[in-house]
Amino acid sequence: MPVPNLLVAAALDEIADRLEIQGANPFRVRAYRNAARAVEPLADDVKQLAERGATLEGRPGIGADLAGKIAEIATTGSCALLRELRRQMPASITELLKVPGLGPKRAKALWQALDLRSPAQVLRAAREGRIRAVRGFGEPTERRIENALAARLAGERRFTLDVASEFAEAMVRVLSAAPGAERVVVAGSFRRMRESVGDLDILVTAANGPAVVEHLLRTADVDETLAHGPTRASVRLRGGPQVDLRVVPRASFGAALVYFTGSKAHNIALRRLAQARGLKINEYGVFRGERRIAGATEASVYRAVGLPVIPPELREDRGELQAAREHRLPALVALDDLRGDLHVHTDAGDGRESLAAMAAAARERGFAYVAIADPSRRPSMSHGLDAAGLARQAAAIDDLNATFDDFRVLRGVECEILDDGRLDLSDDVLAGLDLVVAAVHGRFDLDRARQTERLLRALGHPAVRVLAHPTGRVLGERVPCALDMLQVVRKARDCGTWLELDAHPSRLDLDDTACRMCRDEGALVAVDADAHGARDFDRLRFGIGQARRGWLRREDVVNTRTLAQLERLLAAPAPRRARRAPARTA
DNA sequence: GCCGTTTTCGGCCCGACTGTTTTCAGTCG
Repeated sequence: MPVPNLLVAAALDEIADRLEIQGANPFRVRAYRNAARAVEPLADDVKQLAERGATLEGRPGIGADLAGKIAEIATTGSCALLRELRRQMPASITELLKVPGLGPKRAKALWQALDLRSPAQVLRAAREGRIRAVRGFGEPTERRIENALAARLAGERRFTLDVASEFAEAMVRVLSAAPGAERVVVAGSFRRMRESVGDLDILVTAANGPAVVEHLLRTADVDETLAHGPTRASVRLRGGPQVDLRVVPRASFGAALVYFTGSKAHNIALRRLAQARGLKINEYGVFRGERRIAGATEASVYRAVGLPVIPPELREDRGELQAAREHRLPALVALDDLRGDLHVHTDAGDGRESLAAMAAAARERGFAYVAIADPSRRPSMSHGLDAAGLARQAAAIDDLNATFDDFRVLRGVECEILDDGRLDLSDDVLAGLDLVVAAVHGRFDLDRARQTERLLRALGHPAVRVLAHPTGRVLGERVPCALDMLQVVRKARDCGTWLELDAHPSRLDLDDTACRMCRDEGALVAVDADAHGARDFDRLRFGIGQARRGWLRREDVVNTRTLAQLERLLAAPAPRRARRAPARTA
């Protein structure tokens, strides 16, 4: 995603925050938020569009006014309205909105009554007992704000999908044992397979809601109860995420699952669609007047508004409702579609297990091939392979392949891309391999132009087939490098090089937006485990989750090909390795 | 601020929980 688009979206969100504090028409506020969400995922750089004189006017939710403001922000970094709003209220006041329990009204009250302008100031005031004196606040509220802030300033936690799934599975076990619990499903962003989750939303069907809520509150893993009522509860798990529980009767399961899976934006769009048909959707069902006409299953809810079920990974209000209406929802790639993995490590490099063990693990999974891609020997990589090491490994692979008739190990390498885009192995060494994976492991700090140039050059190398984890991001640790992803994707397509979606739950790189861009531009994606041990293949489900969020179909993912198809692709001249025709989804 | 198979004006998704209030606003998901 081009960085300027993110900056424009941030400015629009800031306008919305400040208008909200000001007490502006809530629908006007929403218009700015919707515009921010519309700008974020655009493949095209809004700044470049503006400089070409192109406008976003006419896109959903963007009229003449917003299109003009977006262009102004994209080219100048700000706009007159934002400058005026900043003049009217403190710079850091929008920070207060991030404090749980503080919305626009209370943030404004604290600012005007006590001149509090930052979370740190609010925390100090709460500890001094000054907040309870403000009209609209009381001692319990003050305590809640203090606790929330103390936790937040200590470091806000999001959880990668592997960690989240451990907590999720534990909670499903706990809640399944609750009295009267029938179905227990993890919904929310976890079900949508977002790259990280901040909390777990769990739906339970049961006739007796309070009994299930009580059961959760008594669970040993619960560290703190944030809220609870007869049908819902919010708790924080010891060392883990917040859990939001919702209990509904069996007949409402489908409607509740839609509601609780979200996203919020998807739900709003869906309810608006229902409204246009004279229907009302809530978590209990679909209603025409007083009469309930659907809600037991998700399918019944979508059917009521004339749509097929939309896969959870697509429910982000990024065009899925329109696609569903026009019967062009993609048939999304599934875990079972994978036929191999193109990025596997062994103990000859930095892996933990032998070549034979990794091949056996892949075969057990039903794979037809793996490509071994241990790192090349760069200065920082003590376990890397040089030309001699690769030759020894190639011989071992040949011997192993001789024992298979239904499986093949490809001779590969994870070759380092140097600062200037050259590779750190010679062309003749690379030419002797079946498949070269190229990757960056350092100098993530290059500016956007140089980083892009570096990757474009590597992509253009005739031996390179896969660009591994293209942005180098590590969730919660390292931001993605500055990159013109659109250029990278187009270059990959033109060279017949495949872009990797590394399924490591801390990487998930490419992300969903980049996957969507690959599909739209006609570049192929390789979903790889980057396995360093046999069990690491389990993480492919997270990679497939991202791929599905990026609207990828089986044909968009190269390692869904059979061994014979893959071998043909590897042997083909560059343009043939690309997908035939780009598929525009937007 | 956007938008139109009810509308160019008057709508804009919906409900649970909390706390402060004295009948409901604010916040959240």
